[in-house]
Amino acid sequence: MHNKVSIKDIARIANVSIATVSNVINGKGRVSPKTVSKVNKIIQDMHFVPSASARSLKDMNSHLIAVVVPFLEKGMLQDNPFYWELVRGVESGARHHEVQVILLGIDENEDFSFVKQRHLDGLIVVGVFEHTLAFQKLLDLGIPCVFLDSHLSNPDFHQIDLDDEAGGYLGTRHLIGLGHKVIGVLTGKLEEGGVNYYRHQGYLRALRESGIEAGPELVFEEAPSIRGGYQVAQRLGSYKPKISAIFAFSDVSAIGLIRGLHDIGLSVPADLSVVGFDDINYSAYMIPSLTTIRQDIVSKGQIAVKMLLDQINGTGLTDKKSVKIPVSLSVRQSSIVNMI
Amino acid sequence: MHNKVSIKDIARIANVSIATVSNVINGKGRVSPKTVSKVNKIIQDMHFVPSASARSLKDMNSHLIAVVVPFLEKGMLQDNPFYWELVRGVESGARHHEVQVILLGIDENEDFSFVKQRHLDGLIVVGVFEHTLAFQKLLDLGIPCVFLDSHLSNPDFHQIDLDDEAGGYLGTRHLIGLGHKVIGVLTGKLEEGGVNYYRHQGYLRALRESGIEAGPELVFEEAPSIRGGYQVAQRLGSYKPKISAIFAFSDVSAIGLIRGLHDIGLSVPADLSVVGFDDINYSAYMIPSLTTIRQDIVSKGQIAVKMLLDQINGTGLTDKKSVKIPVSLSVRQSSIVNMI
DNA sequence: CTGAAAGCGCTTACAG
DNA sequence: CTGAAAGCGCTTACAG
Repeated sequence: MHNKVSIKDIARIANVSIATVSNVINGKGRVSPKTVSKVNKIIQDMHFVPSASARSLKDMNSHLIAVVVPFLEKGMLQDNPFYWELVRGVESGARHHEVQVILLGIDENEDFSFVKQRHLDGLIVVGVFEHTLAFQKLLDLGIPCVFLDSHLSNPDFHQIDLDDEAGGYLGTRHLIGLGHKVIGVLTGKLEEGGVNYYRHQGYLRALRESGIEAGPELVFEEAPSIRGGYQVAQRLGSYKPKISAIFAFSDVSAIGLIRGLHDIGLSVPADLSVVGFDDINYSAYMIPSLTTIRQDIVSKGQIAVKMLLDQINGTGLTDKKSVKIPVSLSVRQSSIVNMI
Repeated sequence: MHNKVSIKDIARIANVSIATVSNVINGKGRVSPKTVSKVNKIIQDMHFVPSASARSLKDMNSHLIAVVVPFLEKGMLQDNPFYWELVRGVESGARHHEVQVILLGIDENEDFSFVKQRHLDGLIVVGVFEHTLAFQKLLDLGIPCVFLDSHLSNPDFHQIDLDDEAGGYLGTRHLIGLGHKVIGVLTGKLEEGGVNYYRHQGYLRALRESGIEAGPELVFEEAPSIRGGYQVAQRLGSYKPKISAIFAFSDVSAIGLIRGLHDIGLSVPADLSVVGFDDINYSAYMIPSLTTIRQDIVSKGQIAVKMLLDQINGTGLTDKKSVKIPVSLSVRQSSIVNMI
């Protein structure tokens, strides 16, 4: 093991006390320039690296944050490139601040004991619901959190959300503008307070404004995955005469849907228009390219880290705690004028 | 802060020594059943969680591993769902062993000081080259590593590789079998010893076997990303009369390529056949679905953790250190008989 | 400007 | 079966 080198060794070799070495390392206290450079030299030569455990034991902080993402399947992170883009943003934001990122999948029964165990400095939590047990446990932790896509009602929580309602509205308006009258919705679980809930609300508002009737038979609730979208296509076969457009609340489900439609002989956009949500990297490149509600996921991750670190370090406290990110519509090839 | 509860508090309340509490927690030493249950009860009631820092300080291990992935762009993890699938596998494997996963992007100048700093137990390293400085530094760390997709020549290293040569061969054979004679290659950097190198070797072998001539003008080296693939399509416009098929060494580049071809009026597979590599989740669902060399990325991640933990814990040492995963061909719609 | 000492929370021989 | 004590590597008042 190389880790044998400790502050003691440095002190001994430099002929100073460990307190002095510590001061040099942290640039604290008053140390003569001579001593500083002597100690620094030895630190270099010995490849000394201070132990995070020892520091953490004193400071009770760890320079470690976690990205918490709920499991979809049992014990397995969700199969959605969305998360990778998010995590990429978090990692890139964190590394500028010498903070490392732990990745953590949780289910409803998670007790978060590792958070205390590891003295995590903070958490970036994606998509939790306010009324859940997991959320309560999270709060009980009493550590800095930034909630993403969670639409918490309490304004005291730091959170970043998309304007999901507007997104739902925009996508639906777009389809209505193209002459579509019977517009289906492909959504993940429609729990009140979740992103899908708000997207659906926006959808309803757009319909209402145009005097188009909504109906439960137009709502397809399914796992927000490629496979989920694919499966819905089968069910859609029978609706075909009625529905001329589908608004999918995630790009991955749109991808599965389009392929599923293709496999039952329906082509997008000729037979059915499809709008997605997220604008993951791939959406612009598929054939047909996907009309979708755009969000910059990578920078969302970066903003989240910044917000979390501000909170941890007590900087930037004047900023407001809740950020609502605007959405926009990227019109591409998967949606066209209603031919029916 | 809740973390105030320490082994001392438990000891005081239970009227035992901290040593006994420690023994109860770790199931070590001989403690009377009565004491055990008394202490355990208090631990429960107080929501006591042992401090990882303190433990780590003694044990010099951390129950923390890192997945190390090289940056493509500056300071930014690669934009490839491949990594997400891999990380999903690692996370799911690790959580069964109460190990947490740090995500870490590196570039050539990384000094890995955080590895010693945090006393990481081990590393899963994706795609490094033997002759690089980063690799040397990694070895100097002297901690357990499992190398993925790195094709290290030294058999003493634990590593998991695909049979990339066979993959390159298989995909090319497939195209040759379809009557293609001029087969281009879309690859990431062709560095000796890298995955692309071996895939290319396999490609060359297949050509050789069939007496087809290879040529540098058929090799397109480009960043292995959607965008990279897209850009190559432009350049390909002029080659059009000659090349009838392209073998892309990653699915993401194949995706970009297919779209790029589409945008210059060439359709896959009618005008050009395309084969990918990886079989990321999306490939089966795109239109046309992508013929590709299949690997199970998620389970690759799981195998990697298992191998790493075996190494860390000194278990399963009889197993061989180097695993070569076989590949297979998934024939789908993007490749058809040569019409030219 | 520098050092001795206490203490963070835990584990591990070692006594008893 | 249980406890007192040392020590892991560091930081932080506090003396000097």
